Amino acid sequence: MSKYKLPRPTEAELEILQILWEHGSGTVREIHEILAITKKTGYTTTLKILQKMTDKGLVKRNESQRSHIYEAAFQAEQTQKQLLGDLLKRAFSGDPGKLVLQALSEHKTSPEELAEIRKVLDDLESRTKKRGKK
Amino acid sequence: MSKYKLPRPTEAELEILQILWEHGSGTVREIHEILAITKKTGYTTTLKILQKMTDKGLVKRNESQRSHIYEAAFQAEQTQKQLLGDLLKRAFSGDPGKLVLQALSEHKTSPEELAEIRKVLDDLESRTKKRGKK
DNA sequence: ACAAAAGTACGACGATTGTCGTTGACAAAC
DNA sequence: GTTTGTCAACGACAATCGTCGTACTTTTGT
Repeated sequence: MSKYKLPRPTEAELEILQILWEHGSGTVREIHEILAITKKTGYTTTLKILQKMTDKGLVKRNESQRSHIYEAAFQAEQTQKQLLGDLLKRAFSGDPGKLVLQALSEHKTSPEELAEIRKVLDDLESRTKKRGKK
Repeated sequence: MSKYKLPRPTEAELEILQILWEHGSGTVREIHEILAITKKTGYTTTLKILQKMTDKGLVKRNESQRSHIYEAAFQAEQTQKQLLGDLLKRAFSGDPGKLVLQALSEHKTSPEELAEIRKVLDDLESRTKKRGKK
């Protein structure tokens, strides 16, 4: 019963999704006003994109009020995973190590996250090696 | 800096770039035949995209022969860095740790690369512990 | 009660993308 | 030396995207 293919959000759609992931849900007006902070765009443009996203199944719309309330249909992690896999395949020849190395060396990461990454790394290495470290 | 904007390759353009990165350079015919293995497409389509890429500055064209020879204008790493930064900003709220964690947990990475990642991690962590950034 | 504001729906538009077909120049084969 | 094949160039096409204006309906304010 799992859904078919989750659709690929476009640039503008992704901007809206990020707002929804952060704020939970909102009306077109609310979403638009957040969007308008960083991007000069008309209200109807935001509306139209939201409508398109509804058709595509990217967002869910509650029409019980006159001002419809939108929320993301997929969790951030799900979409991120999809897009990451996409980029991996399309630009990194499917080599995740290269991607990770570039991400780490090119973008500042907080110590907390570095520690967490190390934890995952420990887990992965102990699993594949089953021996002490070198 | 002489950093003009490097143009964003589209989907089809990126496929061609990957071929060029792997094979170094080639004529439209050669590129097309590799491309046609995984994607049914016409010769003139490949040609047209290559021409567009030349205009955009994504590839360089040697016209000394009748069959022009194309090569990538930018190294793979440069383009990857650009696209990775893009995805980071557009889908991960600019949080590289999240991206790395997802990449590691969702995609199998070779032990050699895991070791290399650990090296980078060691370097990053020791740096933040001893002296702050400059 | 009526006008203003807010909201959705719809259509149009220019730009971009990927797709081909056709044309004309040139080279190769016969 | 014709004919056949190869190649770059160009134009046309449908689809998609982001943009917005307009129309119509429902609230809200006075």
